Amino acid sequence: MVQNATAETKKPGRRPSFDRDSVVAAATYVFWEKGFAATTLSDLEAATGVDRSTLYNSFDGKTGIYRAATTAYVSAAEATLFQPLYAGSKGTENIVEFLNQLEDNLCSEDNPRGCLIVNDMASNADTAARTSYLEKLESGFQAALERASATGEIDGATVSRRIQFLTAAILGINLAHRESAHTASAQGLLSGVRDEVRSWSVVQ
Amino acid sequence: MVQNATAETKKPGRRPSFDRDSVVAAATYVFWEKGFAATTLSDLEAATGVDRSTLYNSFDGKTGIYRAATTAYVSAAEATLFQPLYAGSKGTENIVEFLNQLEDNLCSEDNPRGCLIVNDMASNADTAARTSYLEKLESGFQAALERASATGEIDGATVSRRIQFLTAAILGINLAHRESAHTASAQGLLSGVRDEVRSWSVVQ
DNA sequence: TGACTTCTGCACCACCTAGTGCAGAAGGTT
DNA sequence: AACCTTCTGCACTAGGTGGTGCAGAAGTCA
Repeated sequence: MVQNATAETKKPGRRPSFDRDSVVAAATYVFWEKGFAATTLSDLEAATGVDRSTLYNSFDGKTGIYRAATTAYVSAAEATLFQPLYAGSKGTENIVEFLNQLEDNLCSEDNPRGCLIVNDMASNADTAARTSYLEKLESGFQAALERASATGEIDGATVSRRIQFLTAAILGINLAHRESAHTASAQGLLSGVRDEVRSWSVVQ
Repeated sequence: MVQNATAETKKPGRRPSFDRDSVVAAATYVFWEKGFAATTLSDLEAATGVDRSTLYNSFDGKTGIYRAATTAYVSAAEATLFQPLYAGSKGTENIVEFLNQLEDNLCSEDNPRGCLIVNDMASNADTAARTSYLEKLESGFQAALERASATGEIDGATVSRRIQFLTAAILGINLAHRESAHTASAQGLLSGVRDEVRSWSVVQ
């Protein structure tokens, strides 16, 4: 028998004393707040309650934990934040919905400033996560705008340039929200973008 | 006589052996490329050819050099990049001009990725420079868009939201350009924004 | 029970960091 | 010249960094 029941096989040896998901979640928060470079192994120990040695064995050093954090983060964003763009049936309305959700996220209590991925874009920690995030964002806007174009809500010739515009703006908004002194500024930027998107709809 | 001729007074003691401006320029480049946190005193020594001790006496440690770099950078941007926005006489045309200049800057040889200020926005190195940069950017767009509104080129009701949209987009473009794998992406975003701005003009 | 495997947590390391102390070089002033 | 001031460059430090080694705890399996 080559393969056993995958999830049921009990490995010998001592059981891990921590829940992997909660450790990743705790680590995510630290990275989110401080950035990859400024986060130390001691920070991660303190946040997760797990020894650096264990951390090192379970993941692959600091970068391994970071990778685990970003991949979980991106798939979570895909499942919730980007949802209206992909799974919605409307055009600009879904984009506005997305923007509203982004605002909720940014201003929520348990959310450090900005977006984990965007925050670390200026550094060089995890290129893979960033590109996949960018791609998902762009193609989400593309989907929504093409729906809008198909129903005649907007001019089809504007689709491609508006994908670019929206993508750039979202990055900028997340970045601006990092700026702790300007909490209001992200909201200002967001409402400006929202109004602009609404104005794109030729049918009122 | 309380005050001597300010610039002419020769101080006693040994003359500094370095040119302050070139040292700041060299340091700027390093910060630009590596970010504040990742830049070490040894990096700065190597780039400037000046000993850490001298560096420390002349500026105020690593943060002092960084401050010198960012302030010089911002005033340079004001004098050149932002010029069309402030000193121009047209509306959307000046914005397009600004965007063209930004593209030239971003793609120039002697320019590390992105914008020094935007690159470090996600970290917490020099808040003052960032806010002043943001303000200058916003009020520049305001000036240009109000000119456009005054001449009837665009609807005055769109001015404020478009200031926000443009500001967010510029931040995002700079950030995206940091992404070395996506050199083309910044250009794509830029051309999308440019097309959108052009479309704002109701007089063709 | 005992053999075997995995996980834990302490102590530790080599390295790198920003920042200093100080002796002497290099200039001005009289 | 002698005296004073400023700048330089070496050597150094105290502290923090990511990462390891290892003895023993905590499990499975027969």
